[in-house]
Amino acid sequence: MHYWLMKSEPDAFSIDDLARAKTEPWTGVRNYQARNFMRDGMHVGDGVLFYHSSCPEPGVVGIAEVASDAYPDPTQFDRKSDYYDEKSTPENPRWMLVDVAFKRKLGRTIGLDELKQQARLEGFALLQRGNRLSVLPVTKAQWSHILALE
DNA sequence: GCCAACGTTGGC
DNA sequence: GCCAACGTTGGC
Repeated sequence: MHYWLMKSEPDAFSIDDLARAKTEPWTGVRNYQARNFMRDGMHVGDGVLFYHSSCPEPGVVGIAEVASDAYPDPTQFDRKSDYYDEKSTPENPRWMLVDVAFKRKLGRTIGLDELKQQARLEGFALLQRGNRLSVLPVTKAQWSHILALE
């Protein structure tokens, strides 16, 4: 069992959207490190902190769960998609994704500013300088500490 | 809208 | 293989 944080812009796909969808393929990740976490690190049942980014109140807003093993992101083959990648082929797909299932919405947003104030979250990948990864690992200790703030 | 950070691209 | 240019992310 491992833990992760996945970012989404709420204008594009929010925790409420996930609550309605119940399960969603996490399309559009086009960063190799993030892809590798999904492809090599994630397993069904892993915990996911759902994070809202690029919005008035960035922070952790809910809990989700990895719901599939990694498989090729279909949008990379779709010429009409913003995520189309002409260099990727079905025989040798470049981009992978997992399905993410809704677990619950937090009672409140645990804001980025609040996370930054937590001495025990020193070293947390989300808080590292210049970090832009949209999928990143969370330790069990970090997971417990963050959720205890709720 | 600004800008720092940083990944990717492409010329050489 | 270097590195400048460029594009994107994401907080503010």
